[in-house]
Amino acid sequence: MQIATWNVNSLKVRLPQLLDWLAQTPVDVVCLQETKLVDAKFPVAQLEEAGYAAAFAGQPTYNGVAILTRRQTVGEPLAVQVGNPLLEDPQQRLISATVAGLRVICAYFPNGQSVDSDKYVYKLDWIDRLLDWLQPQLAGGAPLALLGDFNIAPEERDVHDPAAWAGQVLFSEPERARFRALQALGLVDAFRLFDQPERSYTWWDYRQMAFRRNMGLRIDHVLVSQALRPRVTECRIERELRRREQPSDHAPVLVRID
DNA sequence: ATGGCCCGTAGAACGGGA
Repeated sequence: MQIATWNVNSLKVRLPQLLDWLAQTPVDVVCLQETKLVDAKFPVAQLEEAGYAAAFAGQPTYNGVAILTRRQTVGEPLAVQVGNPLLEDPQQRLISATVAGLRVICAYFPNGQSVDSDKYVYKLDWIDRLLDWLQPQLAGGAPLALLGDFNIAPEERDVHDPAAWAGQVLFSEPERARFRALQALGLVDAFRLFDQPERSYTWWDYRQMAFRRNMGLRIDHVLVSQALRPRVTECRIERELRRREQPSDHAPVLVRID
């Protein structure tokens, strides 16, 4: 089974690329962030035509998350839950479902804007409530995966210029401490289970020819529970999609689970 | 050069992203 996460930066704009990608890479589960679509405009029919069922939670203009499942291999998303019951949040950033016996959590962490912003305070609080919500789920030892746009680069090697990013939002110590707190719950960074190329990133600014110069950050992640860890056989970043015409600024991350 | 680009909502610029 293959599971992917991708911040599409508008599903309306990226739908043709998504369908094209799924046609050549038929992953079984896809977590999407920043769909930027109200539910009435979610492309249910086009995805069905491509063989995928969908659970989604959107709002106008901002945020929006979804979990797609390939009907033929894993059926449809079960026990769908939107949001975190421990946090009242009008922003649609979290959706969970059970797929093929695996609990899949799709998350779009707040960006935070800058470390002196109210949005940064919201970001840290949002993650703290996520930790509170995940802790008992992981204590049970169930197979679980947390995938999405974390908006955190956990280590220096995940940042193209660590000196320039030191103390900045996405790489500040309080954010990185929270990433470590997720790991302390027993979640494992699937990407680092394997040898990876140096300077591996998942996001590149649209400006400054950042992708061409590989000036990026690794902020999109797949975290797996201890129960799932032995079944993970591959994790890779799908850079090809960032190279296309009119790309999202994020590339997908994929894991293979046997 | 303390911005550069892209998206949605506008119906012109602006907020937000990261």
